[in-house]
Amino acid sequence: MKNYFFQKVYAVAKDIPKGKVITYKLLAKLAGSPGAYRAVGSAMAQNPDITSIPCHRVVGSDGSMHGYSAGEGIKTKIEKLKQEGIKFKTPNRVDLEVSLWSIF
DNA sequence: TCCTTGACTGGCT
DNA sequence: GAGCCAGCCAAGG
Repeated sequence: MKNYFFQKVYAVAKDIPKGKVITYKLLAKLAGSPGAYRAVGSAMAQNPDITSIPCHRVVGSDGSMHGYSAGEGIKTKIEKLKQEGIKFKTPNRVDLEVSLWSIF
C-alpha cells in the first residue's frame, strides 16, 4: 500500500470509542510513527470517509481544536464532541483528564 | 529525486 | 496565557 501510514491512522481513528478523544501525537504513535503527528494532520485533512472515520475525536496535545473539514469546521467538531458527552475545560478545549482514550 | 505543504508540537519570549 | 519560531514526518506534485 502506497499510503500505508494513512491507512493505519484511519484504522486507529475508527477504533476510538464514542465519548472518548485522542491526541494527534498519540494517534501518530499508535500508527507506528511517534513523530509523525504532522502527517496525522494531513491524513485527517484528506479524510476519505468522513462518515466512518470519527476525525472529530482527534484533538491537539492540550485538548485544543485545530481544524475540521466537514460541516462548519471547528464549530461542528465541538458540537459533535459535546453530543457524545465529551467534557470541555474551556469553550474550545476538551478535558483530556477524563476524555482521553487510552488503550493501555 | 527534490521541494512544498499541512487539521502539529514543544520551547522560548 | 498568548504568540512566534524551528523541528519533525509523510504524502503529493
